Amino acid sequence: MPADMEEEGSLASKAAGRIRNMLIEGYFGPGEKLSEVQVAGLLGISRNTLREVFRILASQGLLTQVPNRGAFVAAPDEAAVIDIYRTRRVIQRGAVHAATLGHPALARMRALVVEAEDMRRAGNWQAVGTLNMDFHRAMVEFCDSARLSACFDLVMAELRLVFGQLADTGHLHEPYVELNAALYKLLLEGRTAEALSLLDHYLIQSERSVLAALHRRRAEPPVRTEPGASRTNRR
Amino acid sequence: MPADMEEEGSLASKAAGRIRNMLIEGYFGPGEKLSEVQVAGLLGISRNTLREVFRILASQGLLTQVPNRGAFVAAPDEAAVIDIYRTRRVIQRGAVHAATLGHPALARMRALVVEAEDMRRAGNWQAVGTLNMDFHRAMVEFCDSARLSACFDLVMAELRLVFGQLADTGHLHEPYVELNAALYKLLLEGRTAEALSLLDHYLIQSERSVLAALHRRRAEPPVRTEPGASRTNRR
DNA sequence: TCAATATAGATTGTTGAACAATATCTTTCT
DNA sequence: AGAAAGATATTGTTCAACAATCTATATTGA
Repeated sequence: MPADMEEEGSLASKAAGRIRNMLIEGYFGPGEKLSEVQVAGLLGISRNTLREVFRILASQGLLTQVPNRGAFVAAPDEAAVIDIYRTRRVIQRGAVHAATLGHPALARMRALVVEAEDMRRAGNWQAVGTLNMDFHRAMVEFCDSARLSACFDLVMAELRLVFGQLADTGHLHEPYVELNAALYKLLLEGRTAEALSLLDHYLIQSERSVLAALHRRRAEPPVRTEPGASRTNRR
Repeated sequence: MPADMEEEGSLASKAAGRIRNMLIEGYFGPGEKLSEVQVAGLLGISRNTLREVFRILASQGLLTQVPNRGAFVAAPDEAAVIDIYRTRRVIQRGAVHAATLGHPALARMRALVVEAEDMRRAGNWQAVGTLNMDFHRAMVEFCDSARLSACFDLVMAELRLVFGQLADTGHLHEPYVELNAALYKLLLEGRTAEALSLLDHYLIQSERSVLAALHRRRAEPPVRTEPGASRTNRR
């Protein structure tokens, strides 16, 4: 559990990274408004610099900017999740089709499967979730396209945002360790059709559980203005 | 040919739109450095606001930001074009698979085909190019995913950037009017397999011609520093 | 002459303060 | 209570300044 954090790049880049982590970890509530002065103070950067950061995060879909109203934490709803999984289906089916035996992504996937199994044994669900994401990210690399991978990363970041906003981020990924292992094996053996079928199975099941968890969340938050919550205090 | 330009949103958004157009129209050279003070003066906005704009355009892939060196016009090379077409293949194949008869995208495609034929007759290649893009963009809407469409838009914007940087932006799209028409007809008739095959044909041919044109460009520019050209003067 | 180095100049990175425009909250009036 | 009016806070944008970094020029040494 190294908290790493490599010091590099402009202050804005670093700040963007920090906020991104906070978002993913659910530090802010879904739809919460991010006040410029508050967050600037929190990160110890100027308001101008923070605005650049907001622009970055907004174009990554993690923040929603409303003119004259400010920046709000993205609050993916049911429709968003469905949209995300539609995107995943297209991209990952493409990945399965592009899969070849010699591709380095295969080795990566294998390593990730093994590690995920370890983490599951250790009960480290946090890590299992991350490894699951990495597994699928590695899979997309079969396509050998930086842009497609970037697009996938974007969508997955949004999905992580959803996870961060859920209460029981725990064993949400647990069932997929085996599925991933099976998927890997099928790809290794070049059984494309079966891999496709299993992928579909995975996506459907995963989508369902996320939607269900989302519904469970919907019940909690009591008051909220419109695109975002108003609750100001937080520390 | 209305030059439209709707006045809306923040100054930064408008400015981003303006620069984006300039980039696509080839106003700036590939790899050219965009000086903050210069461009800020050109657009009549402050340097701080411009920085936000740069961050937006950079995350859209139209600009490349190098720390402490500034922002440069993206200069997609051969590898980038190949990457772009790989992305297109995955997404657009997905679109063909998702195509259904009742989908509104079909009507859009039909309208665009007709209009493109008109423009071709009129010799308006500029419009033919735009309509060709729109046709394929409409096609992606079969997937019914805003995120996937956004991803596609990003890639297509980069492709337009390449076109803008080419000398003979003319009849580059001319051959595809008929291809698109045929593709539309196949989709209309629900002949998925054939549509897929034709799509592949289109993508291969288009990719080839773009790469060829890129090579032709490569011959011209004489000097250049590293990630971008250095030629400062421009008006 | 050529290359390494020092020096001066320009550009980016970042900040703080200021003000207009807009939104949000509070009070008042009917 | 609901609407209108005013007060307050927040965003949008600019400006001026300065540190950090890069770039080009001049200088020096072999």
